[in-house]
Amino acid sequence: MAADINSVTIVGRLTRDAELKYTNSGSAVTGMSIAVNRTRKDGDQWVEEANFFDVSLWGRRGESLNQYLQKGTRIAVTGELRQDRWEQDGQKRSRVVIHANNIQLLGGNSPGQGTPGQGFSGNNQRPNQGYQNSGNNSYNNVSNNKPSYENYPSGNAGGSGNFEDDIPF
Amino acid sequence: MAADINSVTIVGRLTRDAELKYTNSGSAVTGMSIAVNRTRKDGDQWVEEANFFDVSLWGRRGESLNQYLQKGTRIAVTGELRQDRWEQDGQKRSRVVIHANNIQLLGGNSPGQGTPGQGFSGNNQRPNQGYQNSGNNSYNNVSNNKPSYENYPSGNAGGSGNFEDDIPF
Amino acid sequence: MAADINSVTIVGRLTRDAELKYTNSGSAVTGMSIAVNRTRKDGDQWVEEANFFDVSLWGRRGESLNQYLQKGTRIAVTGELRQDRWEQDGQKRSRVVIHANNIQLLGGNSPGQGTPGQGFSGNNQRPNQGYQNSGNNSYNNVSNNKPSYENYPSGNAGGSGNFEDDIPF
Amino acid sequence: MAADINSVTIVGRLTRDAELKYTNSGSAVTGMSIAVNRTRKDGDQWVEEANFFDVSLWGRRGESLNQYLQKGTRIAVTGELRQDRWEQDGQKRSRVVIHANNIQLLGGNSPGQGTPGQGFSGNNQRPNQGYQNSGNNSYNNVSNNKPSYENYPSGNAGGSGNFEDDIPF
DNA sequence: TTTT
DNA sequence: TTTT
Repeated sequence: MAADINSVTIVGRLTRDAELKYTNSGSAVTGMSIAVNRTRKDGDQWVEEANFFDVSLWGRRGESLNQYLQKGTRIAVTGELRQDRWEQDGQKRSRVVIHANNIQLLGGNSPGQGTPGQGFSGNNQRPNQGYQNSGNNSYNNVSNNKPSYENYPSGNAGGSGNFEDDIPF
Repeated sequence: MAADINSVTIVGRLTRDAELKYTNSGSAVTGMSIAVNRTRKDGDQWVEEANFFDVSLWGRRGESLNQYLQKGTRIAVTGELRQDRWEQDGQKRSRVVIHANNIQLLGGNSPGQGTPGQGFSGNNQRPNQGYQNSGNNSYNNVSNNKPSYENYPSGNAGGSGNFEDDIPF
Repeated sequence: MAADINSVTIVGRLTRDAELKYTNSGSAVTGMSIAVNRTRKDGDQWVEEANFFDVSLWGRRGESLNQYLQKGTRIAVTGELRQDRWEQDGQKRSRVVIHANNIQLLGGNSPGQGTPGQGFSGNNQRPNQGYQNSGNNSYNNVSNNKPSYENYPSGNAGGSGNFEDDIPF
Repeated sequence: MAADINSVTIVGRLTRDAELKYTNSGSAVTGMSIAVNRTRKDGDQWVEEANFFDVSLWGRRGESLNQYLQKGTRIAVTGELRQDRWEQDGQKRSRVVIHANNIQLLGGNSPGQGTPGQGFSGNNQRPNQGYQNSGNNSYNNVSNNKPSYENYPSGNAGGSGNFEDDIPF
């Protein structure tokens, strides 16, 4: 019956550059992998343990943030837990993904503490080879090629944008 | 560097009875599977979609709540995201688990809205056959047999309890 | 420097019926007061302590839910913390409010566990006298009278609705 | 009936240095004020708006973190909402406080991104005049003077510490 | 593998 | 000012 409460907030660092892709229907989806540290007692000593989670951010906000979402960047994420389901070799598979509603840049390699858009001109020179595509990518029909907008009448994929996606970072 | 913020809160219903087990070191761990519904637009119609997550609750609180955590019970869970890692046939595997700090009973098949311990005398007559043990159980060294406490000098597994676990429900 | 992460999730019961009002600009705002219980040790005994918070839900979702949001209803709320600021007798005053993004009905006096719209025909017979208007109401220009929509060209107040507000409950 | 779910997570910057005090019973309580920014559309322009909240952190963790919790420091806080109640001139008053379970240092003026305890030797030279004491301080029986521990047999105030408070930052 |  |  109806929508259940589902809320997640984590802080962590990206384990690699974010990947911006587009579904067949033209939606932008930015995929990330985040390392969230926790400390636990091992005997009488504190040890650090990393947990790795997948994050996806849909829509224009990911298009804007993508250039800052580089390996090592510290971010805070709020969103909800989702289960991604797909078939592989006739086998049903699933993974838990954090579906982000909002991402905040917190520094690290990112401009979170400086002035965004300043002094980062070199960031995207480094080609994004897309080698992260290997592995358990579960998005259907996702490509790295930005669609020409003419093909998407509704224009929501990368067009003039709606309220949420225009939030400055 | 140190512990990152990691906070999850969800509401949902148990897809089966909770399973209370004990690790070799005598810690109680209560495992659950929860269905969290969301609604999404499919064309111009609202459809409901269930997402399934694993929840684990450690310590005495699980021992107390276990009897109410039955299939269909609606609960609210707060905790943190964890990554469970283990090896299977020489393969590294992992799954995301919600490590619960607190669970609130919200009704459904549970006594959440009545008086706990009242009118539920028949609940545990039904033998817990433990058939849910099959499948991807990733706890190491976990058994269904409650250890005799004499074997566990520290006595934390089921003993007189510490602060957190004595919270009434 | 941009938007900070700000996320709240609570469960509690309404201390009185929700109040649906409209700002001068025609926005619907549903005000609630929620009691959130916690348990604490007093000596060797558990005692229950209630904490009271203000919740506001903007837009059409409040218009839909209003009829179910009655005194005693248990709800779960996700949203963000906000500071409401106003002047009273030349004095600056403020209060913390939970700005709800989503509210889930969880039962109690509400139809949360039944089928909404069924068997609750008598609920709204009881006139809503609006006596709760006294006290520290801090919304500016808020009235209990639903505006005639002709006056509000943008039509967002109660018109055809946008995505978020159409979510079923 | 029992404890309700109550969970808050925010990111923001301290508006002044944290204040570490001790209750009559010897408990350490660290008080903070945090500015949480949000962005909103004003016409067609994004404007930034700060919201200010009170945070309190009890126990040894506050004693450890206090030296880093300076004006301007960016932190992430998880905890629960609480209502602080007291009497002033025979008037009942209350305020909402975030009761922190955990605080993460995120940089800014703090050593959150460097090595704590390194290169910050000058930080506490600046005397903490305690002028922030004016205003709506609602803790009862709180003083700035660290008690001599001999007076507190249980030794929890600043003694050998329990599990939670020893977490490194 | 699934709840209402 | 308060809910169960």
